[in-house]
Amino acid sequence: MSKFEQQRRDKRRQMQDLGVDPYGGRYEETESASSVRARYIENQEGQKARCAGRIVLLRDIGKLIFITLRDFSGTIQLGLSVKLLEKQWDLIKRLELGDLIGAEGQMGRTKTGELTIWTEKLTVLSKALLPPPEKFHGLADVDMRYRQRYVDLWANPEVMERFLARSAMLSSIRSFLRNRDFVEVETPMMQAIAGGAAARPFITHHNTLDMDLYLRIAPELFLKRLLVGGMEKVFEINRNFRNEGLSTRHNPEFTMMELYQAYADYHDMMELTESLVCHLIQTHCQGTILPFGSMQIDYSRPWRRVRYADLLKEFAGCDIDDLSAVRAKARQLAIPEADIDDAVVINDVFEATVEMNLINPTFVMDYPAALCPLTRQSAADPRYAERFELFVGTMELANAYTELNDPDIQEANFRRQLRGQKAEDSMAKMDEDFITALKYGMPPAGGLGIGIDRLIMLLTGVTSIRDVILFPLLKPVSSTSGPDDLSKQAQSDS
RNA sequence: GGAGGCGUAGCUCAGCAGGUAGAGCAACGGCCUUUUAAGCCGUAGGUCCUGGGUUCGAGUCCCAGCGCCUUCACCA
Repeated sequence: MSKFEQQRRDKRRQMQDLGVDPYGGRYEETESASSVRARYIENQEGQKARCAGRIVLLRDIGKLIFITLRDFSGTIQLGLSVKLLEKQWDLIKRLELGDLIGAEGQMGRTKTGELTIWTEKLTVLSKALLPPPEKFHGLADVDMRYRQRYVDLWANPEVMERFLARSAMLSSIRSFLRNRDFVEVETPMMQAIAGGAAARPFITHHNTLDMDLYLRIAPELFLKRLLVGGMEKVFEINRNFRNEGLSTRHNPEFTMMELYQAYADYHDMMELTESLVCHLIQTHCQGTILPFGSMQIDYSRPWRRVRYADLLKEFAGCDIDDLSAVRAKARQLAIPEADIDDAVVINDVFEATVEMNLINPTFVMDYPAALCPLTRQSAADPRYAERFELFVGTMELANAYTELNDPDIQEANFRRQLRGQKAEDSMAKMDEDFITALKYGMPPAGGLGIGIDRLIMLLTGVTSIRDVILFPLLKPVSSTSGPDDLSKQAQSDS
């Protein structure tokens, strides 16, 4: 135990010796700091206030102590004087940074104009045994900020603000969709077949059934079953899990919003996406040009809509139908192309040349059909699929299709994708029951997926996904506290 | 997995041509009834990430490992 903790434990002992419970109890009828500030009427005597929060600054001037109290809403200053608190003074002298307290008294201003609660009664609500981070710089160590987010949140107010913004944005997404008559549902996260996307899944095990299960990589196939079942507008906002590398744009578990709208197509999904994101910006952001890293992203409508093939022409300089030109470009970029499928080579070239240039919101339309096993082919030109991806700030933010609802084509696509691939790496999984569902008839539909974490990054202007996920995945500091040891413990217990 | 960077007091950070380990905040003792990162005087505080090596001597140089960051690879 650190000497700091020991000192604080001593202080707690001293509080208890004074007959004070260092962990308080119910402390209701309080008011938020911001509310106190808002309702204060200048120069009017007799206004009372009662607040609770954490001591984030403490200035002891002898017989007078100023405390800056932080609660969920902001901060408020307490003035503690011997004159008003003589009976509690021994206790008050033992207050420290980080302690949670409640205070009530008359409101007033100090000489310097700071609104202050001249405290008449003080209640200790929780004694902090560990010292807070440095008061001016806050908690700066990136590793500790993620590992001890509970400290980061109150030591760095902008972190709290960002996560509150995330929460508010999520609420807005839900109300936006509810206003368009979408129904929110929850589908399985533990699946026997991890389908609906191309990604390596996490594997887990059910003991009683003695079967392996996958954590889902996408909810797509279940949401489409709901279309078969008669839900015409459904959405789900929940976690997907992908067993892949970590980066500033990838966390192994991430939040995806997927929605499906019967009788619609990918053009409707474009309209919906643009409306939704612009609604969020209007509601939660300042202006329509938002900073993202070194970029300034202009969200003014309408957003650019451009065909995949046209972008390939624009940035790679080759015609999508001129495969020898595309392959030459690939070689020039040191992208492997020998014995690799045409569509894959085209897409590798696309990713290497186009995506980095897509800063302002851009709908990339009409992907090569071979890349899109779950998408309906274009009636006009079956080499292309009615699919778009939305890029913003060079990131893929959304992905949408006109959904494929022909069970025979769907089954053929699955089989083609499965051929020659390891099961866990395949682009598509054979899900017999999903095919069965389609045979009962799925309405034509538009489907859309939006990466919520990335959306929040863009709207809050942070370039690392870890800054919009409360508890991002990190390696454990000590190997003695991982799940391995817990399971060993459990085994030795039984 | 590759490359680069970082890891020093509770926190934020200095320290490098290898030569007794530093500051601010926090803490501890003292003074102070209007402070705003309060101020003043004093005190204490270290596995310099871990383990090896080179050296008379390593926070500093070398090797290995651990963790984090960035980037590349992987990745609809």
